[in-house]
Amino acid sequence: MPNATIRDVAREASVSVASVSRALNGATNIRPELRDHIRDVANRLGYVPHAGARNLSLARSSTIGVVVPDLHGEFFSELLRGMDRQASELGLHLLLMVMHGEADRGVTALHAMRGRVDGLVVMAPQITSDELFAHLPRSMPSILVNCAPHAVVRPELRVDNVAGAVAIVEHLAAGGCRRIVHIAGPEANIDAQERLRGTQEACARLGLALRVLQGDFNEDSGTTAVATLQTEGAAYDAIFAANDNMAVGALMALKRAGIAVPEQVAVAGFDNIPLTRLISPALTTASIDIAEFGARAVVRLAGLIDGAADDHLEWRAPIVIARESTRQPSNNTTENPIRRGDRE
Amino acid sequence: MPNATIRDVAREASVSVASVSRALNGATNIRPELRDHIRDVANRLGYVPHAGARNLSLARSSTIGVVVPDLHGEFFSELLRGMDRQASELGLHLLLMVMHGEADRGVTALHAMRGRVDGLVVMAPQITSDELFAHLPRSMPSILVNCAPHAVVRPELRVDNVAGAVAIVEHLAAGGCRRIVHIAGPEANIDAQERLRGTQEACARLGLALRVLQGDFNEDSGTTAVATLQTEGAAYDAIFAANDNMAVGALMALKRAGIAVPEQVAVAGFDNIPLTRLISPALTTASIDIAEFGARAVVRLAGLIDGAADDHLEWRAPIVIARESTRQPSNNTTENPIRRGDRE
DNA sequence: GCTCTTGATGTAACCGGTTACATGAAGCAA
DNA sequence: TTGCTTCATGTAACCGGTTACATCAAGAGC
Repeated sequence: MPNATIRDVAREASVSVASVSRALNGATNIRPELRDHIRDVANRLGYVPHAGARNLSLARSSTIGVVVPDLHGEFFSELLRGMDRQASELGLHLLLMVMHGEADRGVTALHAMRGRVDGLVVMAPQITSDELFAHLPRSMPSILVNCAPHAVVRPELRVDNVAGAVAIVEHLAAGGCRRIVHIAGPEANIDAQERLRGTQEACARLGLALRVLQGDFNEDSGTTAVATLQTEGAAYDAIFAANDNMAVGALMALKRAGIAVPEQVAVAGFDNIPLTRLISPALTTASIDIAEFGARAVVRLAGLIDGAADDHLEWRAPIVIARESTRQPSNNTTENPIRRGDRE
Repeated sequence: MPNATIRDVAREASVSVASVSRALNGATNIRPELRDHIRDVANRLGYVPHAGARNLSLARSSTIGVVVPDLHGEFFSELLRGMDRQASELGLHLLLMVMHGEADRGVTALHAMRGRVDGLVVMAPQITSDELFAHLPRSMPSILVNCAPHAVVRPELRVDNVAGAVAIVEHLAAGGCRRIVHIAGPEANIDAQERLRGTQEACARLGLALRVLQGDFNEDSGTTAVATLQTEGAAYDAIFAANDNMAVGALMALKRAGIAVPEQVAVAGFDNIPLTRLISPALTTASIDIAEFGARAVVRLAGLIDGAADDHLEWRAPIVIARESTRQPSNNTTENPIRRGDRE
């Protein structure tokens, strides 16, 4: 037996569909006793409105699409968590869409969102903005999160990786480090590029020696980097890995090599994955509040859907989360997050 | 300017809406040149079909709802990852819904899924099955994942904690352990109860001495348990904690007490949290393939949606992931996952 | 030439809601 | 009583697709 429709309820209650709709949606222009009667009938029939039909006639789905490149790891679960919390507060649902590498298939999949969601949070660092814009329906409100850089001004949210890297280097320098090794992330990755750039800028400005080793964001490349340094007999007093995974790999390798952290070599990562708190020594890292970041994206998107004028690029600067793996400076730098304003 | 509709395309191409629909959906009963012409016009107008309208007339949304109690931690991101992979393979979208503690609000939120999704994967260990069934529309295909136990037979998927605990105990026994200490999880927790039961069964069957200490799934309770054993001067050669957190606590406490792991005492946990690989000695643990678990739920749900008869409870038995914290038996038990058939 | 079949195309109903507008009854003033 | 307003309720159009069925032209068979 299929689900009851509004017409079934109307017939059963001997009223029109309009009255049923009014009764169930709390309209005021209906006689209270009729309203109650209709509600009783609806309950008795186990009537549950068909959201799809409702969305069609209201031209509003109360759903927002979340486009992410991946779901691996805690970053995305935190991001989703923040988005979900905010969305449910605003009465919105979340339609999840993972856009894997293949740009063509993924980009056309954006089309499938039309008529399914009211707007999109798009996190697509792996495709060029041209491809992205070409396939984002212009009438679809959307906010870009950590996407590839582009010329057009659009509603956008971005982690300020440069500022984060600068903050980490400053923290290392404040702890007395002078010869920094940076384990970079994949060359094609925007985040990795920006973190490298921030490191370079800060080292240059502070007069620190900098050595860059190539990594790939995986734990192994941190281990490999330390092995390289060991065989070379290189002199350094700090390792700043472009993400926590690599930092953990480096940390483990240093431990095995009998090098004291942070006494001989300080280690810092980036992202603040939960693991960083648990290992010993606990890892110093930099991070934004990921859940808040996600929530913010949802808030701005909700504004866009409601027609708000919002066309600006907003940066979130990470703060340094100082832990055991680095020497603490006398003045604690963790307290005042550096917030950059909009750049340009 | 709003998006073009199928009627706009029809007018512009001087054909009927039926022809447009046929052209764009690859029907065969249309003249190829007309089909191409319509496609050209559609492209020129930037026509993207309205999925909501399509769903309404097809009575099918190609979307499945995923109900989870939380999004914290790696378990859920892995689960989602597996579901997403499978769903996108089957051409399905994922609508995410987090059902927080408050049963009433969450349970009625299930109603909002009607007409929005074709079926549900429900993971709701925190609410009783009565509440759950009362609010699951009967016509809504759904598969329960690790839900509270209940009498009715339903499509269901469950981690076989009993089998996992048995496997761990067998692994410990194979490594020569004879006096097992089990640190149990919270008494009210289903998983904890089942793991305890498996431990008891296996120890009885294998003739091993078993001592059970109460824990609470937190790291501290592992530490406390070891402290208790120390002050008692108890004799034991293995600790099996009902989850990894407690195992890690126990491991650290043993280390501090100067007890060699695994030589004097073997340690095993449950869940395979990422940390277990990274600590030293790496922790032996038991776990299912979470992503595969999620994917399986989606496959079965897709079957249900297509009308397949599927009313059975399926168990996934964890496999032992043998690492440094236990003595390895001569024949490796990690290779053959023990798969239990349906119980009862 | 006429009928029958075949296949492309158009018309309009339908999916299940919402809501502008029509209707009609009740209340009130003159 | 008549006319006007107010307000609850009903009717039917609409959202944007799909598709059963009607229609019609072309080709086949006689």
